[in-house]
Amino acid sequence: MTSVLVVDDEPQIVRALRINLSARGYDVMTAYDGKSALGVAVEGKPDVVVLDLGLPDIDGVEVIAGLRGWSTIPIIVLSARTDSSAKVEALDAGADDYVTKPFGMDELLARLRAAVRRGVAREAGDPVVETSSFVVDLAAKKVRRDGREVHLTPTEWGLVEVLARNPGRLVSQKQLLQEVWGPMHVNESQYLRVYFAQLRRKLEDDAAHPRHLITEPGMGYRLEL
Amino acid sequence: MTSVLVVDDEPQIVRALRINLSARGYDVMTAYDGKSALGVAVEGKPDVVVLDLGLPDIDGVEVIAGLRGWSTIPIIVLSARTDSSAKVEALDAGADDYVTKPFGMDELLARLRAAVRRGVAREAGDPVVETSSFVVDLAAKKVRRDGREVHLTPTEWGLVEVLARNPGRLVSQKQLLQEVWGPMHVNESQYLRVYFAQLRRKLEDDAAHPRHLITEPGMGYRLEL
DNA sequence: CCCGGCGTTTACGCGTTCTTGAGGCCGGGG
DNA sequence: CCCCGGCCTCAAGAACGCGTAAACGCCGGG
Repeated sequence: MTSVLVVDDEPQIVRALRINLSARGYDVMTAYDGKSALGVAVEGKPDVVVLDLGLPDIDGVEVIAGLRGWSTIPIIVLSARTDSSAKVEALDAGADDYVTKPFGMDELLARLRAAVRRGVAREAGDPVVETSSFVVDLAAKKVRRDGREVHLTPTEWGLVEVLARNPGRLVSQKQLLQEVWGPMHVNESQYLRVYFAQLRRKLEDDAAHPRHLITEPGMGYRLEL
Repeated sequence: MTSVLVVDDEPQIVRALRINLSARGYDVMTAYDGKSALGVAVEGKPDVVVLDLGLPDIDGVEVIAGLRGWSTIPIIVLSARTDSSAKVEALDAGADDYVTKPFGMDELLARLRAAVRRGVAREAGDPVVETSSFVVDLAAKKVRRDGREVHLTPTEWGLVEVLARNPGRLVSQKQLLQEVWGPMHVNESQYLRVYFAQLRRKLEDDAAHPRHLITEPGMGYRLEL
């Protein structure tokens, strides 16, 4: 069954969508603000997200960015703003479609079908990267090795996540430091050595001769599959 | 370059789109009716199609069906009809987006970017430069020879990268030194000799008679494909 | 309050890479 | 013919970057 995550702070909108979508055989999840939306998305892995931009806590564009960090789930934006700058902003942030309120239910459903169709055409599979030694589940933020879950600290996970989003590709030290520690620490390459040593102990079969967490001296690191 | 097929029977719309798209670096193809649109699409394999529904010969929905018969190219529909039944029909026929005329150019361009983004995400291949002896993967920063990966030092990679970004073209010594060693060393042409010798040992079949890393005496070097 | 997990920081040994200089080769011009 | 500039090769010391271990301070939970 196709699952839809509806994110809106107006209860009547959520209710209307829930009724219509359920009636058509969709599995409906809901959230009323950006934070919980991101949480629900991670938990429930919806096939498509309907997102209102006017949320109480986070800016809608942030929510889009948060989702796009780990998934390519189609996102249909709902908004009362009709000006093109809002549309451009949302679409360029990674949204797939933009519908202005008030909207026709028929049209929204058609756009939903179009989005889902594309989504399955892309032929999903969860965002999972696997090597011969361990498996990285980007959505669940978990790493498994021999079926057993390996506990990673937040910093360790940050590194693995960046690498797993660029499987096989070289990631520069600067990029790793920037994305994990922030722009203030792009020169603390020592952090990388310390943390890669830890990660290798946790994830590699032979930490002294890593096969997947590869150092490219002077350039960066690479997750070899 | 991204290519766009614009299909519309109103010349002024086609002209306006051609101007705007060309200015933004798109490669623009055009057609004024459904039949030729299908022909051009088969010939030119555009990355995205902008399709007006009110064509003189075939119904727009037929055109969508004709395209969907053999491809999943993103289709953005343009139409003066604002009623939801038209939108539903087009979207269910396989269109990816539906924009009503008159439309804002900014918005159309944003929707175009969104459509193209999805399209390329589906296929995605790294930019690769290959010679008969070795393959340079710019994104992954890898060089392979006979399928086996060749390890390059940062300086060696810097040289290969500059050359690979200018395949077949002559790159002056000054430019190489500038990009790899920085503006302070533009006269150290000895560096180039040392490093090209190393690169030839690593990449050429016969380092003494290079076929790809070519010296142009007094001028610079060239990556011969 | 104590303890453990986590992030940060310092120190040191080691292998690799960069730089530098010397010498030989080759072709064009005097 | 010889000279000379540009190029290739080789080798050795210096400089650099990496891995590892260990210690410190912070914080939250038991």
